[in-house]
Formats: sequence, C-alpha cells, structure tokens
Amino acid sequence: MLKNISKVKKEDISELMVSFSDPFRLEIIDLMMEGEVCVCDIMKLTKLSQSRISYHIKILKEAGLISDRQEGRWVYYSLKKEALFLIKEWITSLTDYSSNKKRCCE
Amino acid sequence: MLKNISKVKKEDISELMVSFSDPFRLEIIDLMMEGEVCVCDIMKLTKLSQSRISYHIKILKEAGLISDRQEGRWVYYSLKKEALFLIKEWITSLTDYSSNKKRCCE
DNA sequence: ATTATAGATCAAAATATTTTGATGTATCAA
DNA sequence: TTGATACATCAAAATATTTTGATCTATAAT
Repeated sequence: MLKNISKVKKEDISELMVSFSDPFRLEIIDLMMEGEVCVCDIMKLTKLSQSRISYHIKILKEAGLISDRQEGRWVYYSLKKEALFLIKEWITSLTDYSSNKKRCCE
Repeated sequence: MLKNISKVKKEDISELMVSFSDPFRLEIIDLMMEGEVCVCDIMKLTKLSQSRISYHIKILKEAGLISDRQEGRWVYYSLKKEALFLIKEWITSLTDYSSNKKRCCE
C-alpha cells in the first residue's frame, strides 16, 4: 500500500502497475478521468456486476491509485494525482537512463 | 502487440501495463535501464531460471516494450523508448483531464 | 562431425487472480 | 421500524498466469 510518495520503492510501483494490468480496471480508471465516480456510476456505464466492481475498486484502492469519499449512501472514488505523478516519474527514469551500452557475454 | 505508436488503443496500453505487473518482470526491466542485456546477463544478475526468464521476456516482447537484436549466439534485449513515451503520454492524459467534478447519483 | 553454449518452446503442475452469487452493514426515506 | 438503496465482504468456482523440467534449434568452437 502506497504511503509516502517521496520514498518510492519498487514494490509500490509494482502494486500500482497491477492496477493497470486488467482491462476492466482500465475501463474504470478511464471513467475516473472525468472526475469522481461511485460504484453505481460504473455499473451504469459498464454493465459490470456490483461485487465485481467492488473487487476491482479494492485493488485500486489498496495500490494507492484512488481515494474515496463517502457522502451519505454513496462512496465517490477518484484518481490520486500523486500516484499518477509517481508512475510518470518512474517511467521517466527508465527513459532517461536507458542508453545503448552493451554488457558482458563476449 | 504494439504496432503503430501514433494510433494508441486501450488494448495496447493494457498489454503494455501487464509488462509492469509482475515483480520479476520489473526486475528485468530494471536491468534494461542500464542498456542491452541478454538472458545470460539476467540469469547471472537475478538467479531466475533460463526458461523462466525466456517466458517473461516473451511477454515483454509481445507487449512491444522491448526489442531484440541477435549477435551470434546471444540475443540482446533493450527497452523501446517509444513504448515508454507512449505510456508516459497516457498517464499524462489521465492527470490532465482528471478534474473533481461529481457525476450523477443524487 | 562432435560438442558446448544461448536461448526458445512445450506440457504439466503449481499458484494467483477473477468472477459469481449470497449475505452483511450502513444510510436514508416513508 | 420497515423497507429500499449503496456498497463491502465472503467462500466457492472458474480462469489465467507462472513455474518447472525436458526437449529442441541455432550458432560456434574444437
């Protein structure tokens, strides 16, 4: 679970990346681009079952990708920008350091 | 399989993201930050078995994240920068459009 | 030609993830 | 205080991914 954004560990990245590894989670994430959504929104917009959505939401939440806010009977979920920035930074570090130098083996 | 970088589809992103969803693949990707690596490099540096590495390499290759170059008996793998940029762009689009407006349900 | 090395591929087994349907909890309205 | 709605949670079943060990192919050195 992602706690402190400034001290990024490989396990955090790994867990965050799992968020994106399922096509239905990507759909849900896509809906969150537009802003906050509740499970009922996602149900209407995707035709996924309620418990199925709850399952995926849980994974996103435990990875630290989304935050939740309860308002009466509804729980609104939204993307955590810090998490997105963290991923972007990590990807950037990959592109920055990747040179073409060969290693061993000959 | 990622073919045309300019026309990005959600399935491509999804497949690319699967690359990052396994901790051992992340390890391998991490090694590729330093430049080209062959399976034998990865074996020395990670203690994963040869077929296990080949399996993960195959997933990375089919996702379009890495490219390969054969040189005699060795095959050198390296990260494809276009793929990394694509991911970065996609993440950026998530952060850019994510506002805080509420949707329906009340 | 024979042997060794690098790595791909395959089928089976081991594991993990996802889906389903049922049930539980909290909030709200009548 | 009863019933309805929103969502979480759970256990079992369905599916998918990963690992293993064996075998195969290609290259290269002797």
